[in-house]
Amino acid sequence: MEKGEDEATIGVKEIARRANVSIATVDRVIHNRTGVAENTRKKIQQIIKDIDYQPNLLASRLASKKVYSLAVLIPEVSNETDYWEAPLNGIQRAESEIGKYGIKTKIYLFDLNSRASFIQQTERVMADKVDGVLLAPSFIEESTYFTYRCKERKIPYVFINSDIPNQDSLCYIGPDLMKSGYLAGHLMSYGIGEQGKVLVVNISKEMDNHHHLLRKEEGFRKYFEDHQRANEIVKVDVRQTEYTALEETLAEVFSIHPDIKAIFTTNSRISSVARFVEKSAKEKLLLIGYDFLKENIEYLKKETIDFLICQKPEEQAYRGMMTLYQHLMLASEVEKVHYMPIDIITKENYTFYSN
Amino acid sequence: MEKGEDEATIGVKEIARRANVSIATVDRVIHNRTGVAENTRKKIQQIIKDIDYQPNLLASRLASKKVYSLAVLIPEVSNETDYWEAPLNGIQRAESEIGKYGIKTKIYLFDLNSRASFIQQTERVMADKVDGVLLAPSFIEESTYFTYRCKERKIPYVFINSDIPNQDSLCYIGPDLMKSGYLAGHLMSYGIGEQGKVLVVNISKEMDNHHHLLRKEEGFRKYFEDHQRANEIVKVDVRQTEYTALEETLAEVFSIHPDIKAIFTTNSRISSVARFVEKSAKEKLLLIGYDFLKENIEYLKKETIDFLICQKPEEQAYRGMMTLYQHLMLASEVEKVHYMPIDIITKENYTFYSN
DNA sequence: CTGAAAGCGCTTACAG
DNA sequence: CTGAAAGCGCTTACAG
Repeated sequence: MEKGEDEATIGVKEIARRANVSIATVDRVIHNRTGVAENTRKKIQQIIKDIDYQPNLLASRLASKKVYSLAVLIPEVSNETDYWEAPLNGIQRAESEIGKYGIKTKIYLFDLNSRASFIQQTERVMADKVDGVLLAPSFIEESTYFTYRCKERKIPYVFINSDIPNQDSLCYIGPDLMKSGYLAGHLMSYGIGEQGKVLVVNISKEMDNHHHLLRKEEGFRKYFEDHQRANEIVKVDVRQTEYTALEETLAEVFSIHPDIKAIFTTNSRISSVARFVEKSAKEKLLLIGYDFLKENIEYLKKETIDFLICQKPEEQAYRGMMTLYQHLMLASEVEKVHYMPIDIITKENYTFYSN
Repeated sequence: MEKGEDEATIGVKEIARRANVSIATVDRVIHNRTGVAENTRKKIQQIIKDIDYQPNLLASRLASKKVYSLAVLIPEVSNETDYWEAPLNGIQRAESEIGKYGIKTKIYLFDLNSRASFIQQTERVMADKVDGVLLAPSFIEESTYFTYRCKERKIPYVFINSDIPNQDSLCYIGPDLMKSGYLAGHLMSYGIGEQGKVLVVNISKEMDNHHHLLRKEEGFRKYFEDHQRANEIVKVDVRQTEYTALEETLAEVFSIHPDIKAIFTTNSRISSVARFVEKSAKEKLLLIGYDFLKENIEYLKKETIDFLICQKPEEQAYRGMMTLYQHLMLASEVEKVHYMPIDIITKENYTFYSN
């Protein structure tokens, strides 16, 4: 209730009047610009404090010629996966909505298979002096270092696709990786008995001990533990990501474990696994993987792939951009973590899916 | 990528120039106001269409004297529960942030125990011609009718606390009631064996067949089904909500079912149940209920209540207001459903909780 | 170190 | 039916 103070919204003009200066001087103080006598500054600061002045951000944005530039640091669409096309679309959608309010976007693409390219792009971002960053922190250490430098410069950054917790990001928008893997485990449990072995496949040239794919694996395993399933879980990290190398690796795994009944592939490369399965498997295997990509859908249609898990990649990026915008422009509060829904795509429902 | 058209943001001025009229006339057309020659109107409309004119909403809001008034339709704080204090705080927080951008808030409180009071307040809202509504649709039919009338008048409305799906609300912000009950079931399963009976208590004067508390009960039961628990579930709807009546009812239930081991109360009235239990129970019962209220916390401290489930009531209301604001002012997109986290409060962690 | 003035892209009386 | 002008609350050169 309590409202009181309805004194006709106090603004720079009123502050100027009270301080006996011009609004230009008030503006200088508000923005901590130089060229104001210490006394004047103090007096104005006191008034600002007294009346608890809150600038009108709409007016501020409208009058300002300042353009905020946002850097987007995500993987490029590769011939291995065009997953990253969707986030790119989301970014463009955001751009077209907020472009006219003084937000410019600059996109920095790196090669998911090359740590070096990531580092290189972070250097470009730093050099370009941007006002906010949207990034997929695919390489944990490098991202940590990069965001550390952003923090120093007070540049806000938003993580999408995978999170690095406690990194002081403005927020994270993307899947709950653990839950997502857990769900995969759950789905898999329906299709296999207590006996069959299951295979977990992580495909990435840059696999390491804290890769985000491992969080999905962890969730997946947790399901089996929580439900005391007896199934043996075989796992393989594939670092040679070309199809022929992958085929060779999988063939070897299957020669050792011919009784594998189901495969969980922790990213969008499930189509390559499906290709192998079609070619080599004697019996129907249960396949679960990620992402609404054309080639994945093809295998889904043919029932080689049973389930695809998808987490609105376009929306992640769109939301990320809008969050940065609102933070910069409206100084509005931001929720630290925004988990995307975990969508399950099957042969029956894929036509209705929207990213 | 494609951007092209960087033609220095076209605005009313440029439209006026092209149409050979003044910007006032352009403004009239943009807002479908009367008093423009049909020819002029057509010409301007064509130009607007051609250049795909998007008004600068910041400028629009700044220049406009128009004040948007938002109605808030929620239960009053009663002597039965002060749960609704928290949402009220959230509303005030929102108000203080957006008040200066031309948003005025008017609060309409109804009595949770009186359908009539709800109807009465909806009539007042309709009479007051507001521009947006935040409401807790406690009475389903009446809310449905009310929102139907809002829809007719193109007044956006946001549900909080409980949802009525497919009602064309701008969005819902609140708990996933089913999941919340399901979680309660899960928590309860830890504390009781396969034998004991469990009691579900719904306390509301206005209990009916589609009351939202029933969705929590449903989720709760579902947990027991999904996990094939043998426990018998006894249930009681308490419509006489004063403590003495409640005590009587519970005493009767316990005389019939002396082997009840645990109680799930589907709303904040758990403290009354706890009071009864302290007074009458011979052995320790497991109690689970809702909401971070002073009296509930007291029983939590004494371990009479084992778990409280809480879903950020202040945040729900704050978010709801901000969503209406952004929708009205920035025409920004809104996600249809925003589920709040399901927070579990125990004796150990309650001091750290924030609504 | 300080101020007067123009301007951001709209809306709103007011006058004709 | 139409337009000139002031103003929303800021920011930004520019002049002194």
